[in-house]
Amino acid sequence: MAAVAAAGFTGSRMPTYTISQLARTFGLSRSALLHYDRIGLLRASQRTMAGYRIYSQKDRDRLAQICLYRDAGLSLADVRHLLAAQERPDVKILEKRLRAIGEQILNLRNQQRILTAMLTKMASGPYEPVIDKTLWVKMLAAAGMDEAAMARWHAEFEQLAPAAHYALLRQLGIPEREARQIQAWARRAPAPSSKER
Amino acid sequence: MAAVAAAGFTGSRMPTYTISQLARTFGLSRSALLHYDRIGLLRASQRTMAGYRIYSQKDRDRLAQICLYRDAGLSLADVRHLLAAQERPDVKILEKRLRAIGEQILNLRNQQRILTAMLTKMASGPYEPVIDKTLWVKMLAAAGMDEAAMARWHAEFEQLAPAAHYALLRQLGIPEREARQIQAWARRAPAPSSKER
DNA sequence: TATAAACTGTGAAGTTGTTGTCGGGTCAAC
DNA sequence: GTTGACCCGACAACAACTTCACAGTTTATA
Repeated sequence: MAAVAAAGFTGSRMPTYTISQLARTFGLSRSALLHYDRIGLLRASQRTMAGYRIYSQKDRDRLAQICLYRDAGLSLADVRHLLAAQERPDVKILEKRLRAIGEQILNLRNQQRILTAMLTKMASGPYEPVIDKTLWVKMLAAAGMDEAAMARWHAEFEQLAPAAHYALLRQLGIPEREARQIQAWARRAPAPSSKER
Repeated sequence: MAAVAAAGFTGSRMPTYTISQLARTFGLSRSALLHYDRIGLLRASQRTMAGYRIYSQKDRDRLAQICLYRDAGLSLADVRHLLAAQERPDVKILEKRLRAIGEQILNLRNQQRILTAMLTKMASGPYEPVIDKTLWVKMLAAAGMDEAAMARWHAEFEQLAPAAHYALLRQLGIPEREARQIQAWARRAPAPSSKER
């Protein structure tokens, strides 16, 4: 009774899959599928005599759906609900998730601000210059700040505390001349309206 | 031996705090502080004879630091390291966090896309119009989409599939005339350069 | 002064979505 | 008959808490 599980064929019937095959094709781990089975989200529709799971084409499709919803960041509980009420999938769940994402992004943006403030303070602090220009720019870029965001940041900083801004620029190893240029450019830059988000 | 804990006074000495007082002032739960105590991140420097925790001013300051770092989204392990090496706080940790935030935001944006795609499909699907214009806009707004983002979205959709775009607009209850206007405007709108993020 | 309400303590277990490890069974090939 | 590649179920671990159960302490009220 081996042929069933191994190659995925039962004569000319629909293909079947072992647990690890399915895991690989969806970029999941075997344990994840075991977990889905345990919580009843996705059970293999058959077993071999030895107890090996056999996933059918239908199971595969279901898993595809699950992955789709998971990629949207939905919890397994929500995924279960969505799959349960197939006819008219619950808009409210998706909406709720969308709202949550918005909140999370705002939250992360705030964290970015806190961190850049910390790093700014450290860079212009009494310590040895731990940070130089390239590192600084790389960090902010890695944080997802684009040109515009950096410009806004410079403008905001310049408006709030020009002296500290200058000090920071010098700390980053930028020569006097260039630092003054940046300051001037920041003063002319797009006003950092306080309601921007 | 009650006076110590209760009002937070020992004669004219520094103020002290009970666990719940401290929790309230920092917007944490009592259990969180218990947790911090257990893992040794913040232990009360004294106890009453009955075993009640007494937090000193110093403890309070430490907690303030902890909260600051936590607000930046750092893990308790990282917070511990930062507090341990007080003199020259580790820039690398902050940098790493900043990078992680960037990644997370990108990820969430992707999830937004997936969800809006799903909702779009549902709104223009074979079901009854589950969503109308106001709800739609409210949802996207709640997701943190501003005017610009919505414009980009319309432009992208229009470029990709004008017919489907039109269908969706109609589904949302927008009259023919207005729908065509929106389409025209979307075609003129800022090109959705694929490298935008 | 008695008593109830509000607070405190400890320890254990639960939460979420996995990953990893264990010992042991199964299968195909050589 | 023995490798090596699979599979099984069960359990431990992660983060940062929360919740629970149960017992002792303090404070306010009657």
